[in-house]
Amino acid sequence: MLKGHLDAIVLAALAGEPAHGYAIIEEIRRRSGGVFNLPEGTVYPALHRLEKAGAVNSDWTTAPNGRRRRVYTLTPQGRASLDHHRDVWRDFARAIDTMMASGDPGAPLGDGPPWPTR
Amino acid sequence: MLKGHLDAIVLAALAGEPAHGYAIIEEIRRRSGGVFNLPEGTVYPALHRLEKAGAVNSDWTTAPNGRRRRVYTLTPQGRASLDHHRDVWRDFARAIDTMMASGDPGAPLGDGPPWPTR
DNA sequence: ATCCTATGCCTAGTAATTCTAGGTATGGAA
DNA sequence: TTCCATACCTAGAATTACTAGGCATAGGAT
Repeated sequence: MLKGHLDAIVLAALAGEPAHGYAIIEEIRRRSGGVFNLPEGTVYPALHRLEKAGAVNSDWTTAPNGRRRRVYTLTPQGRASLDHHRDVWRDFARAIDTMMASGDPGAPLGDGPPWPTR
Repeated sequence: MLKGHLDAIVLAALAGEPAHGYAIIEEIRRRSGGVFNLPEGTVYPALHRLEKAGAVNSDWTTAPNGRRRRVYTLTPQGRASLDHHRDVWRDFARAIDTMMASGDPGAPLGDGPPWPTR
């Protein structure tokens, strides 16, 4: 379950350098430490959607081994979108962290700001 | 958008003390700093679902002002569920943090563990 | 030679989740 | 007496990601 952050994750995976779909899936699995093991049926439609929205471009290429690959590149607009997603994520994560922290058996209540000061 | 963490949020809101639905909504808005402003159509069905699942109990009470309220209490099972949600959240958040951090314009690449050591 | 696995792409339909939009009812303030 | 906040509820829509299939080729194993 990607919980609404699929676009952010895919864009983040492309932030370093262009990559083709299959490689993106592996990159996400690797970077997330195995937490995100996305099926192709999740990622490919997402890439098509992102391209339609102008966040990525794609080019068909032929790999050294002779296979056809569709390589996706982040557009400036896509990078801006990623930045936005980052902001949204920070707010979201902080909000959940706060919710989770309050009522934590190990956490004293009512002292200081409820945010974990990370 | 709750992004699949609705149950966790509602359970967390009840971790401190029992509360009725309307109060839970306000508590969530307050604790999240306004990030989560959940409509009743989201929270009430969630509470019913959680009760069916045995995570909360409910009792009809009459408030000092004479209004009928349904007060929800976390069950031991609900508390265990909350603990589980907390673990899931930590893994999830760390994975996204890592994804977001890589390729961050301000972040040097390839040094140290990719996790923000919080 | 043939099979199997990994690579590499794709889509239609389904399942799960949350929101929209409506409904009901009462207390207290303007 | 009218309006707003409180307080509960539900059916259906919208969004999102996944399941389950399909197609094709390279390279290693049998």
